[in-house]
Amino acid sequence: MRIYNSLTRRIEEFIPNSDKEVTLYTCGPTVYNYQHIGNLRMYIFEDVLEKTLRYLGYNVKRAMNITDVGHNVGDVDVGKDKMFAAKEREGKTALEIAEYYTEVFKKDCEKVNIKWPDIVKNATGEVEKYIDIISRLLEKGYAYESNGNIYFDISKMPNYYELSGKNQEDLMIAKREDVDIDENKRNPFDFVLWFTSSKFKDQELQWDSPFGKGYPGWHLECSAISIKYLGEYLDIHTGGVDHIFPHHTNEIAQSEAYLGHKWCNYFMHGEFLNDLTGKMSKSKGDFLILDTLINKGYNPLEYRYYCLLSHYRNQLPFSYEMLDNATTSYRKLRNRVLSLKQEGVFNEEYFNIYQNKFKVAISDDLNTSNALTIVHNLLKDETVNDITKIKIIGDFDKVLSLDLLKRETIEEGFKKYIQQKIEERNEAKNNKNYELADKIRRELEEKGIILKDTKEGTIFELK
RNA sequence: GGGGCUGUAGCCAAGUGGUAAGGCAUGGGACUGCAACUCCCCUAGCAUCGGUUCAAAUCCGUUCAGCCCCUCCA
Repeated sequence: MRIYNSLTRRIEEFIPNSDKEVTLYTCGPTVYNYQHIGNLRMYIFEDVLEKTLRYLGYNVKRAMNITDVGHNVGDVDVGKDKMFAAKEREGKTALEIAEYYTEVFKKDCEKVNIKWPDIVKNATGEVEKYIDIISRLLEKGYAYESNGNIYFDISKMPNYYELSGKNQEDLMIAKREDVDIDENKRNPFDFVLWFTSSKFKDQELQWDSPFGKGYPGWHLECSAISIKYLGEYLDIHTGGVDHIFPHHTNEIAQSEAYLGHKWCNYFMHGEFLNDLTGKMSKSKGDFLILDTLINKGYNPLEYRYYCLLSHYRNQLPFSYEMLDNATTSYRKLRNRVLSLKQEGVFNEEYFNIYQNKFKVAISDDLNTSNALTIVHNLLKDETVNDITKIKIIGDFDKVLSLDLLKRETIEEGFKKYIQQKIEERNEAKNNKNYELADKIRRELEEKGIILKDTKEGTIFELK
């Protein structure tokens, strides 16, 4: 398995810490709103990663956080807690809102065949661990108190900028005008581990701690959950490219300062789904969710296919024109697969040849585009019989999860009805009563049944 | 202003030194009562300029364009 490692900015051979188990950590959703389809693209990439590792024979233990706490509203710091804004919007408590959107997220995952990680933890449930980490960082001198808050002292971490590819001087020149300056810090890039005094006065969730009543700096959640549930040595950490700095940079600093050794060997970052104005973002207020696509008549797996068509490290534009392309392509592919007959003798040699091709593609930094090409090529390959093709595609679908072999079942009574209608139509056709024949075809189509006139007679399919 | 990433046919997209995969759309053809489905055939020289090389979409540099990040969103 070769993967692009953001730490070294190179494609590297993946070598796990232990040959027994690969530990994988995913930055989870902030559940103050729906996940948009761009968020979902990230989770699809991570799902493919987990399934690929399993496909290649690794045992995978994967954890993810659910950020069920307040943050600032939007990419622009407008000084209002995100949960609080959502609460105002819907008249619920922060935790009720979080619970609601967590459920929605879970269902979205099911719809696009994303396997729910083994370990999923709420950020608010792990405060004890955050306090433990902060206490040790204070003891070791990596953290300091200033005006009521506890800060991480980045000057103690010589490799602080490793992941970001930045350096302090560059950041110093930074000129963003929409950011407040925190005068309490020793170094402008120190970050907060615990707040007792915050510019957000109406923070709903607060906890008692040795440092005073307050709440954690939420970079801690990923470090804490990962270390607590996956151990001190993490193999792969994933997230979006926007996490690189400062979120993952800070995670590394606090985790390694806490542990006293190297923490995670591989960081993988997924690129964005862009709309016409750029990154699709919740804070813009106007974003697409999966249910919108479903309501427009798209199958969620058509969106998964759309994502697999491109590489996770490339920005992917979204438009309905492109989605229609992907949809047609997916439907054709599925049709072709479903028309394969359970005939012939399974040929293990071809199975191995194709499985190997697939492994080469998918283990090359998750080249899903090439993996799909192999499926297309397989279908065109006349030397491979149907039964073998079915077996091979079933094998590939462990990673692709496109339900390529799944047949929609039709109720027996309905089947009889359709069969009867087909006979009526055939009779009409024989009598050259095409008007009636077309009418029957149209009526069935309205019920979701597509008729196909083949050489062997008329067959039907679900739309 | 700084750092990072990207730019391949009408639309996506693979390919990272040896002469442009694949999909969708379009056009042509087979099939059909007409369609749909299915099948067959056809379509690019890789943003720009310059350099390295026997050889570049692939390496180096320039310009242009787009996107991401830059001290309490994770």
